[in-house]
Amino acid sequence: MPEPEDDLDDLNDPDDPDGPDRAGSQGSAVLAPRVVAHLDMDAFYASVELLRRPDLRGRPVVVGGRRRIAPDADGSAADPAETGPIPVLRDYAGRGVITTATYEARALGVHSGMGLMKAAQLAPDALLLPADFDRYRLYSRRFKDAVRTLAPQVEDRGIDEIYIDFTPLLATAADPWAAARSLAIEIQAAVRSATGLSCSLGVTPNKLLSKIASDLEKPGGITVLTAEEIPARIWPLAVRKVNGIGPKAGAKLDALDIRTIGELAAADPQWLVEHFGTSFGRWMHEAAHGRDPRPVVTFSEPKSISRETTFERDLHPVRDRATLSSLFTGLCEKVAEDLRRKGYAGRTIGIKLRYDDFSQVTRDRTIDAPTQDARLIRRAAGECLKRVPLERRLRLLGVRIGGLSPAGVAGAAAVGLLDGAGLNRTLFD
DNA sequence: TCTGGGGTCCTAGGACCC
DNA sequence: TCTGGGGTCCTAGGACCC
Repeated sequence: MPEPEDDLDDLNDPDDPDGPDRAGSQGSAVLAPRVVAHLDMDAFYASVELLRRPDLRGRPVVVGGRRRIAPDADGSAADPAETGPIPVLRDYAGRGVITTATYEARALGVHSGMGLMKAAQLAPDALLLPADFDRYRLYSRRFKDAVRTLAPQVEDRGIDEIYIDFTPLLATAADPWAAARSLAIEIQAAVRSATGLSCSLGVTPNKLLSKIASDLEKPGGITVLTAEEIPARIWPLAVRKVNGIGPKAGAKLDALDIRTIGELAAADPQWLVEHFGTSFGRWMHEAAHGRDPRPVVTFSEPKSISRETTFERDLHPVRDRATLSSLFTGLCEKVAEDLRRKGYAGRTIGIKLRYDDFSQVTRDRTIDAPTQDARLIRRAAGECLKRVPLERRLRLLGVRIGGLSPAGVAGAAAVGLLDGAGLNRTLFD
């Protein structure tokens, strides 16, 4: 008996209870298509910074690194705030990556994720601003609120992007795609008016295509795409443009002589399954044909909460034991704070270590009952630490909690304050 | 002087239970 | 003292995303 994989062919409308009706019993009524938008803020962090430093507009600017800036020649620390002189990349010393680069900086070859030291070689005169996440979160709320006033079905995808389900708003439109474009223009104007920032939108039948489309005319673009345009607009693009095909899968496809989404679409699905496994192979085939059934999800519970830190220099488990110990406790306390603030408790406590050679290990342990208590987290994390090799120097230490469940106010009140005292004892020994 | 921090999802083996 | 199989939980690692 053949696999029922043909199910997937008309799956653009899966979990939507309205789907079958729209496709079926409406007689001669014109079907409203599913229309999903992806909105992506343009160079978000850098653009927020430029709001208070408009004098820097037009210059290459990057955001990233730690708040510590190399001292000036006279020994005083450079102050990046408000009106002071802005440090340039060549003066930066230390660990860190670029989180956002303005389009002027990107033109010099630097991009987000690049190490600052490498970026300094490419663009020594680019201006470097430290990240101010509180401020980005504020602007994130503002732009999302502005969108919701026009289109309430919004899925959060991080601080600077969202999906928006346009479908319910287009039910009565004579020309849904024209109406969708108008809505996108309205949303773009509302975001600018609320924040002073520009964004780009992709508007297509599903999330996968919209994510690709929003990137096609950045910055400030609106790209509307129907299924008929997939061969002309999507297939020429590199496979890495598909959200979910990362560095590893991209390299493997390249080795198999598949570079574009069109080449992926033309590949035999069974052959893809043989090379990439059933699940991923089938998914890639569907994705290359522009099919994506995922609904826009307006709320989801968090699954885990974590804190981690990369040290300014690699630390030795024995020689730097005291430093590591207090950092470790501090991470546990922050995780506990985050849990309380967000109203969750968790059962699975884990640690993450990155060694100086960049290799990484994790350990976790599930306890009997969910907790928000820093001391219990610290104890479980300490047990995890005992199961990990501690010969090499460490670069990073992290603490995570999963298996989350909502914790009421009562739960939060039951959590005592930390005295910090008994916490440091059993670490790293 | 390479390579941040916060997440999600998937896979796979073993334990344990029915 | 032989032969399964399904289901769920736990743990470790890895790919990927913003």
